Amino acid sequence: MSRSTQREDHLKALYALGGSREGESDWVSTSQMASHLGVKPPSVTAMVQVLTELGWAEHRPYHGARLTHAGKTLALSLVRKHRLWETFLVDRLGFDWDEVHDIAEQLEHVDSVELVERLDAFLGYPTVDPHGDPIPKHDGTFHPQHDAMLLAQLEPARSCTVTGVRGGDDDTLSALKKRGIGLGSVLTVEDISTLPAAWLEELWVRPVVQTESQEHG
Amino acid sequence: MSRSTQREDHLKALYALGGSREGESDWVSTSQMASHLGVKPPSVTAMVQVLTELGWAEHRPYHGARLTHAGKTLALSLVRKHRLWETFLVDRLGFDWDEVHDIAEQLEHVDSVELVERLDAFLGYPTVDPHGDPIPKHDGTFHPQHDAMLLAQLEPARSCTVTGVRGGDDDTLSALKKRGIGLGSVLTVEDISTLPAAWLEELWVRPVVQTESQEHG
DNA sequence: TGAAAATGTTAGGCACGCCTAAACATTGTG
DNA sequence: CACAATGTTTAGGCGTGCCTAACATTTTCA
Repeated sequence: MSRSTQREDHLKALYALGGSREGESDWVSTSQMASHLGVKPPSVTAMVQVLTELGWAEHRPYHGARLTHAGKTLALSLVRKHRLWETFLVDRLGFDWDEVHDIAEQLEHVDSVELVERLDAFLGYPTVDPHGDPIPKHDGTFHPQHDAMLLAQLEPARSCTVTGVRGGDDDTLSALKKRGIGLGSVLTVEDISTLPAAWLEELWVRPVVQTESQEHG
Repeated sequence: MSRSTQREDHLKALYALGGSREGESDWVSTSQMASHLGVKPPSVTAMVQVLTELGWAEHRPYHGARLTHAGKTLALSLVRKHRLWETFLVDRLGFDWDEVHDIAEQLEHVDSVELVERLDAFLGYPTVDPHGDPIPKHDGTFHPQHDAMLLAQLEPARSCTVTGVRGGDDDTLSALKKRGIGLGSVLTVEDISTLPAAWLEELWVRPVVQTESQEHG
């Protein structure tokens, strides 16, 4: 990997584990990052110190690390690349949504600003990736996501449409695929009652508007 | 870069400098490879020894290295990836042909057989890349290139169509672009007489068939 | 509150790929 | 046929990113 690939991966971990909210990022422990990245804690400590020197993170020993504003901006551009590539792989190359994460992981480290912008245009400036996650724009802002709601928060006895998957790990995704559940799938009340409980906290949904007329229109 | 990116680069250098012909590859000196790759000869010696252990090259100390059959097959798959990505960048993303080499260089190291095959299908199974170079097929064979002829070999007072560029380095390509010369450009006898002499050995061409009727049809 | 448990950091070592300098082969020439 | 010129390999060192083991801090709970 290029010299900076590891830095980028640590930056992304920092973002994924503590930086999703608006404003300041949360403190993330090195062992959390380590298990997320598949390395040991001392390796993370070392890399976090590098990120700190670069001005991308701050580190409070024994307490954790968090992104600076600059770091967050950089992390967002990585997320943007990742999600654009995933969109390309699924929409244009016909991959299933549980096959693309590892490939996008590699593609996102390709270094060319021009490439990302052209890819974005080629894909028609998509606002969400194949998992329903929003794609940050060039300036780091998101297209606002309306009615984001977890299945667990849905009022009982209500059907819904799947709009996204939270964790997005390949195991969950391929399990979903096996049951025929994808983006846009409609889940009836019965469907929902048969789902593994763990998925209630994994699926983003939008309630189906129930009007009699719709059944005939 | 991933652990194997350097190996792949050395393999490609070995192919580029000595392995283009049918059958056995030529012996290539380590210093040739070093200057091609932008590293020093001792680094190449070390890597060549690794390639030898992997069964991809053979090394005769003080004489040079050459690809084994297995090495050549691998090198061809790298060339295939490189040229497919270049085709994607130019044909789909609208890059100019002198901008794509460095990006393709990075993309070609992405590790996924499925990705290459799907990309190939997506592009419509192209047989030549944007520089006119043939794209090896999955099995390592080339689509036969008919009427490959350098401009220098063209009979005098004959117009021709540009079908490819030999070296393909970005400097030459952008100089060609500046003069409005690209794949499919028609060069008249006058055009040819004004070209830098160096280009006579750089441009692949096909003679234009001269019939009176064509001017009116 | 104050030890034990859990968690985080520092120390020291390894693999890889690169470098420079020095030793070594090969080739060409007197 | 020896020796200089050229090219190649070996020796030894550096930076990066990873590891394990030892040490430091924080947290837990008796």
